[in-house]
Amino acid sequence: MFELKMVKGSTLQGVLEAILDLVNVANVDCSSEGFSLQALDTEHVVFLSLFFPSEAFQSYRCDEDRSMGIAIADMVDFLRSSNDGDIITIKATDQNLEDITITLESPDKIKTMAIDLRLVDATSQCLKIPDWNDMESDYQAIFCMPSEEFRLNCKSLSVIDDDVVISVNEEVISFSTKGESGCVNISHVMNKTDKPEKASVILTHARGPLSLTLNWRYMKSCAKVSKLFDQVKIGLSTKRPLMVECIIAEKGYIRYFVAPLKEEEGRQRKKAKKKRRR
Amino acid sequence: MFELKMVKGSTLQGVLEAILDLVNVANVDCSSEGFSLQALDTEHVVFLSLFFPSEAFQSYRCDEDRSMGIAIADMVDFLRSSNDGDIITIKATDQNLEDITITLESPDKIKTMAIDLRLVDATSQCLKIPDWNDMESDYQAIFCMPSEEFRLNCKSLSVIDDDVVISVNEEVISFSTKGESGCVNISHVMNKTDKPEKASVILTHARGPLSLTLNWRYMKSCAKVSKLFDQVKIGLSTKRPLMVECIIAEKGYIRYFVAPLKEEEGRQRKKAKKKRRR
DNA sequence: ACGCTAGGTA
DNA sequence: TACCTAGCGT
Repeated sequence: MFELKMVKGSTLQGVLEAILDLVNVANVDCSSEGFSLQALDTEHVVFLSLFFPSEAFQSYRCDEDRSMGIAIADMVDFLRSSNDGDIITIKATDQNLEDITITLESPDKIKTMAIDLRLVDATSQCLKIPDWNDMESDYQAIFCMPSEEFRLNCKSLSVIDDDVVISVNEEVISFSTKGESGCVNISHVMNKTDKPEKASVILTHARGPLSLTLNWRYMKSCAKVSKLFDQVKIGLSTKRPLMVECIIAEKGYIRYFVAPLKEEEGRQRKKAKKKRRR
Repeated sequence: MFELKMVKGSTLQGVLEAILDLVNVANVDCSSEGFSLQALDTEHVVFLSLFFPSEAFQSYRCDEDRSMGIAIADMVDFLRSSNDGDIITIKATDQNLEDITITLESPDKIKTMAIDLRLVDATSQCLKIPDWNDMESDYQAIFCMPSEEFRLNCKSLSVIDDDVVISVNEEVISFSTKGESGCVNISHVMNKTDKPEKASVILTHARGPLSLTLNWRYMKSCAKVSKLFDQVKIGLSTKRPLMVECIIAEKGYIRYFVAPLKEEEGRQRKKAKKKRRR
């Protein structure tokens, strides 16, 4: 048996909302430690992996490990109909392996809404699970920044709305984009002092300068998630996808792994985007 | 001669917009008391009946009773072109029994738009006019709820998007639906105290438990109409169609009578819907 | 019939 | 400000 309770508007709900931009179904693994989810966006550019430790919930119980494919979009649709103060329960029984039940209960117990959500096959989502501990050493640069700062960057970059280049060297991290209507460049001087300022970007480690290009649209979801947290941690590597991480309740995390653009893809996408652009 | 005036965005306009989902032409009866309309949806599942008392309009005059078949869809199309503050006049003369004239007049009198709308034969719409006063005693349960609550229910149920079962007993009213991707159940504990809470469902009267199944899509129009009012009143009966009512300006009303699904119909409709779903 | 654009609601 | 729904055009 598996059961977790949380209140309306909890971090999990917020995170699920935010990943909707990329993902419709995801594979969820529950263990006594907590709740983890892996998903690949529909275009296979972003892999996202998140772990909510049991402490992140109001109550949490998982008798034995289980793996479930969940139609996140439907789940979020339903969660959206919760009201302030509602207790949200997600439950899976051992008798019924076909569904999970989500219950929204008003504080005064007067109104109850429940959905039995049919599980789906999402095994394709877990082909390769990157283990951050193994990968970390491949990252040439890792830095943290206030998530507010990150979001503002994303917003400014969206004025141009094209592929974004992230470059980093020992002193400066910069985000830039070029498009038909102009170009934007945002640079942060790294703060490497012992007493970092509140709003500064902290370089955790760097080995040589590097720069990566990625499609801006995949950052939108990260930016949305980051709103729920104080800091984001960004890892850059020439061998690995860009990593964006937010820390959840000490032990938990949500990590986006965004494949850098290959040159050809860059051009293709630009074309496609022109059309999309009103 | 018949003539009524109202301002753009009046309740009548809102109601006409909302019933468009179900009805293209309707039969309108005008008397000195007010303006009433009967219509049957194209699939003959919903009968709707509304009465706007003369006080509901900015001005109202009806010298003798008359009955007119109106192409509501065309009428609404034209009304949509009205601007803020416009005065809308609907007029029928004794000389011309073929048309009604609708005039939109800007507040500054600078612009006037008028349409002569050809009347149509809508006598088939009035085959049987249920009189609520005669029917009310057949209803085993009647309850009121805030229309906002009603709309939220409709929305949550739409996650599954299939036929809806409404069940009621002395304590609880529940809405539920089952579909391929799961099922949803919403329960409200009735409030029968003298001091009802703002958001609560009030049971007016109940005789024994009962439950009805109906096609969700017919509720959409009710939900849309209900937005114009604070409360909806719902009547359930095993002998009669489900009734949904909103009260207009004290003496007026709009009532939906929705035939419950027969078993076969339920199955037919489900098939049709499967296709529609992505 | 599908995709896109606009408006309303959360 | 963003999401979802509804209407219009291709």
